[in-house]
Amino acid sequence: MATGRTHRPATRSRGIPEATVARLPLYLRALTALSERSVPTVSSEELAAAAGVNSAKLRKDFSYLGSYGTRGVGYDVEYLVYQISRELGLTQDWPVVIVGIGNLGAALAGYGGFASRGFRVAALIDADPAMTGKPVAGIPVQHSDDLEKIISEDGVSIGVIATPAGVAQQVCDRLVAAGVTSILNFAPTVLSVPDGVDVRKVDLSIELQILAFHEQRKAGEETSTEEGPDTGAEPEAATAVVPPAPRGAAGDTGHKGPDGDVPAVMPA
Amino acid sequence: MATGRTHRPATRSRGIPEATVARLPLYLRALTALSERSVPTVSSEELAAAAGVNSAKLRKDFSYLGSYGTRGVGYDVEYLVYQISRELGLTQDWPVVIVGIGNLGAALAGYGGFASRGFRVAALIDADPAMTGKPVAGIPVQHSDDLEKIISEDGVSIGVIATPAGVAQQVCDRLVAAGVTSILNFAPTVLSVPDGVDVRKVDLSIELQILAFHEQRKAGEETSTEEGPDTGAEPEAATAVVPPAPRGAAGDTGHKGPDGDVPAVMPA
DNA sequence: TGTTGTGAACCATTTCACAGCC
DNA sequence: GGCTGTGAAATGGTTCACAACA
Repeated sequence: MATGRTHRPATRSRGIPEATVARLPLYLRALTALSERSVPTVSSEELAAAAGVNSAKLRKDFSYLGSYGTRGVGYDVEYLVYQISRELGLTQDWPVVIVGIGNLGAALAGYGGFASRGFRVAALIDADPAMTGKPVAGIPVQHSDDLEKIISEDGVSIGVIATPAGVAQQVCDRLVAAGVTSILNFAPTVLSVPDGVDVRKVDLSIELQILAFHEQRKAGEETSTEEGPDTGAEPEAATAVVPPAPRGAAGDTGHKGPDGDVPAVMPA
Repeated sequence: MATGRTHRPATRSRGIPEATVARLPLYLRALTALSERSVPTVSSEELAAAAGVNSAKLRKDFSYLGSYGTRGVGYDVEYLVYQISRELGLTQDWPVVIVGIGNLGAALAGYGGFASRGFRVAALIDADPAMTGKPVAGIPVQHSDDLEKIISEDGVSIGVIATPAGVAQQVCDRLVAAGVTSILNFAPTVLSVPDGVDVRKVDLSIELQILAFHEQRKAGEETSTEEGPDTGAEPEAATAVVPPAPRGAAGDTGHKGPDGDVPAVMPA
């Protein structure tokens, strides 16, 4: 084992587990709701219910942040909101750019949940000249020629890609070259980025496929292995057989964007 | 909690791990791309690279499905496409309804990745009478009064919720009552559903918050605990102190939908 | 008394490393 | 020789259960 390569050093110093980080926004949302109702304190049990997790997990999660509760009482809502916000880095302003202003990009531009959490849409970028200057969600679309300038001038470090899959990698490369170090990718494609750049991926059709898997299981629940019982099919059969019908060989995948009709962003 | 509750019985019979199920769509996409390029076989190494995972994981994943490869050669692309599609339940038609046709709902309605994988948008539903009959992505919007009828007539078992958070639970209840057993939720709220109903959640702002967390870590990388070193703040300080500035107490959370301006779906 | 914070046990997932087979 | 399939080890995450404490 070459040992040296530690994909990421587990978030330096007092490292918070990835799974915990992923739940902090959930807690934050529940806490903000309590805060608006002027609830002063909350127990791990109540807060866990509101966030949809179990209370032992919540307490363990909070224990990574510090000892912010009071035994016998619970947690101070306002104080926790602040601590979690700070831990997530939401006490500062994060300018983001959205590239690819099709249906999805437009929906993202107008999404209220961004602004309210310290994310500021610094620019909307699209390759279609016809879009340039047109306001979407109150923000004028800029042409992708100016991508580099926009990023460096505004100090943008987070980029959202909502282009068709075919151009997503090129857009990604340009974003990274211009200084972006975190990318939220809606295009159904695997992006490769240099070390030190984070990519998170949201794929709408993957979620549906996972649901379909479970749905199928439910359907076959009573009737046991109702229809496809070729479980232990012999290995030789497997290699020799030609699939009955590859199903939708002329499908999409890899060529269509996340949006059917979104205009493409052309690389420089 | 009366002990007995086994959230879900780990997918009956020869159970495929959840983590594996979540990756099958990834493999499927990569394989479909290869299939379109008429590549006949692929090694675990190549396919893993295309899907963005490591090859040991991929082989382990496939081993849960069966022995579909050939040692010394690799996997037959067409055959694997078929097997994974079947496992995911994509060889059958899944009618879905989308409730809440704001920006996001419209984007989802037009999303190419659904139709190409066996998902058929059976209906678009919105509570705004002004929307009724208006075609979105070629499909006329129907009024939410007819929700129950649409679901039962079309045999819909998968519902997508893209309404504001405030009405998501009510919409969810109606969907479930009408027979939907899988829900993809875009509203930033925790849905409660009876046993036997699956919910998956996509939250756009959560992903950004996770990125912000890592981004913040990067920024403070050189300068050690640059700015917020109150790690071991005394417990008494914690309970006594009032947070310096709760930041955005007048924010959103819980009241705004996933779309800034999406019309609300009113429950019947 | 009621609730947090946390070791310890448990479980799921990933990775290693190599036998088995083409 | 090359690549799959898989036990076994390692890692990471969750849950239990209870001591500490306001």
